[in-house]
Amino acid sequence: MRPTVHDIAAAAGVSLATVDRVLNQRPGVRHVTREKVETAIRELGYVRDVAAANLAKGRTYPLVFILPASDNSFMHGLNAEIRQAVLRSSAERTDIRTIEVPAFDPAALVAVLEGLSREKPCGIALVATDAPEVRAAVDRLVRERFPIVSLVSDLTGSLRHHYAGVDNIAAGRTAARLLGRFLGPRKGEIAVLAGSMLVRDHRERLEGFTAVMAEEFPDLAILPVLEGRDDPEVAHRLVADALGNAGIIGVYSLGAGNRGLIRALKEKAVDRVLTVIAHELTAHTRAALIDNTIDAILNQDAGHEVRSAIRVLKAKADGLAVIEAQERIRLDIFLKDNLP
Amino acid sequence: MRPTVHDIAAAAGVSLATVDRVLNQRPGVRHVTREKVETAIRELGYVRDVAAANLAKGRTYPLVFILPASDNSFMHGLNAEIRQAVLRSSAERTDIRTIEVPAFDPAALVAVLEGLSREKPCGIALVATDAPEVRAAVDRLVRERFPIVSLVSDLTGSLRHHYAGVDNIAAGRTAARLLGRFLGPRKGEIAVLAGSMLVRDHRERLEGFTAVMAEEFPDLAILPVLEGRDDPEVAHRLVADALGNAGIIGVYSLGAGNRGLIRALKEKAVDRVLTVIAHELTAHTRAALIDNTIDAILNQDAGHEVRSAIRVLKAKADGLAVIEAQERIRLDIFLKDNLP
DNA sequence: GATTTTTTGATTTACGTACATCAAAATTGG
DNA sequence: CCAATTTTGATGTACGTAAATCAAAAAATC
Repeated sequence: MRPTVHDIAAAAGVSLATVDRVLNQRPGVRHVTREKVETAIRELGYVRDVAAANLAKGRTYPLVFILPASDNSFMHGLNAEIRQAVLRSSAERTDIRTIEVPAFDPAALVAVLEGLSREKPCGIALVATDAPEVRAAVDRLVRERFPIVSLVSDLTGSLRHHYAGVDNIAAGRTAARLLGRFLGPRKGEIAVLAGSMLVRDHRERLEGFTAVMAEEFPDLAILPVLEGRDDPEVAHRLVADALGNAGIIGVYSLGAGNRGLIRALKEKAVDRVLTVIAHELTAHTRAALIDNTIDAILNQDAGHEVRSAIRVLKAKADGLAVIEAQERIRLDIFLKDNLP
Repeated sequence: MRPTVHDIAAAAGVSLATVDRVLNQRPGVRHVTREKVETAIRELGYVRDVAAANLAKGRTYPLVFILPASDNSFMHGLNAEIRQAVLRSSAERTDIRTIEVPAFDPAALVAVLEGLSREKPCGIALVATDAPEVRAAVDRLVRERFPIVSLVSDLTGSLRHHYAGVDNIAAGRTAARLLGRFLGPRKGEIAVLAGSMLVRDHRERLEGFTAVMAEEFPDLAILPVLEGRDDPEVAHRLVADALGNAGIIGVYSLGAGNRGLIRALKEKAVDRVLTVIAHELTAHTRAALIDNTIDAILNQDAGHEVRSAIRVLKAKADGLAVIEAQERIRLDIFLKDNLP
């Protein structure tokens, strides 16, 4: 049986009230007494029963999710997963609020973050726009002891406690190797479609992609990046234009807005043998994978990211450890054979 | 605020004791009264606070894991993950016991299963050997209301509540497509190394593999399956022998015992361009992936499988729903770029 | 040594549920 | 209609922790 507060009280030779004062860092305990209690806690290996404590406190976990107001399938999916989490709120004692901020707008994000220090949520998850002022705002909140996790796109160099998202450099590298291996001995040019080079996840994917291409597939030349702003219409126009180049034998779409890419491919490349790798499994990319318009899809599971972010924030709020392996968000690789 | 037992008592116009009798299916409640209470429960949307209930009951979840006594890295890994789970027992209120049974031995497995109905665990996870008598034993336990999940290898057609493992047909199909695409236009023969055709997961992988090969890569011929019994020594001998055949351009290792495969490849195929796909990420396969002996690894995350099995068994024991998407075990595809 | 201040103990209530007991009410059987 | 039985209510204790109150003891101050 695991030890209870009574056991530590007995072991430390103090009363229950004193143990409580130590555990909940209430004042009025002499230093030596506090030490005695802490020793007993360590020696008995006491860990507070979080369920019982939450019951007694009537505790809930007010969490805030900050998302960019982007109109693409991935963000819609992420939103849907958060709504699912809201449905589980009562069982999980969470109280989740989402805030939408304009995409690619550091100032707006900072403004929202500033506002949060008054509201006192017990945890914050944000899809970070990568900018110094955002980093500074996040660091400030961390210093005010708010648990913070970055979601989908990381904020390297900041003090955020955790990143719930995939390793985007690895994703880009993986895309490059898949494309290179699928193309085999063929020589030619590769078109790259991104959302924006202003967001870290896209930059990192490109970085990984170009690195492996340069190291291992010198016969494949990467064309200048097309920035589709994660918008299907823009993507369509850019890709349709680019496909005028007959030397293109492969495409890597590392952002969102794949509806436009797929349409362009179906219009302009029916007669050509193109190898295409795209990110994010959506209804559109799934259909394209099945009909062979796309050869592989790299995906991050938004549901896992949301659930992981919640678990981590709750654990941090309680000062508990997380199961690292469980919280690692994996890069999913889908061929038409292993679709869920 | 979510409703409590007091709220249903008030709403149904009965006492707390009666609500309790209904909730815990104790006798001594007239049919009409029971209906009143159940209506109130439904209308208020009451759900029992599992944390509080467990606290009151002092409940623990005695779980049994039944594993084959196989000496390969995957099973060692699975065991290690179960030990990790045991370390978390006190926090998760579980009480986990593992039982090892001889591998590929339906009778031994059945004997253990029979013994369990006396022991009354609140959940059973087993790596199933695929045989009618095992199915029958499992079905009997399910009828006795034991929650049961199959682990790693499924028991199709049985009444088990859940399967915590990958879709092995999809895994085989994926391996075939990867191999086919990596080989490109080359023609030649493919060696397949399996553990045993007596276990369902291996049969299914082979089935998926041959299906896609036949449909889509007619230039690649599959050689007769080598059965290595998941034993590195046997695998080494079989593969070394097979590589005498100069027509082999690809290898698919769908079972365990990859140490032997890798050794054979390093000895016999240094001068050849072989494309190799193997299952299960272990220290050995990881090293082989990095040094280009293996081209891709298909993996199931043993940690996820164990944690998922535990979550599902607990949920079933409490009669609660599981988050389906969370419990789906995904097929991991590792290239050297996205290793964890 | 008396007084103030700080520290500690003892005790109670609460959280939401489980479970047991005993008495009271309602229903059933004869 | 009375007795036997079943059903229901009222109440208390427990689980492990939080949080509050008030009294008692110890330490610090003068």
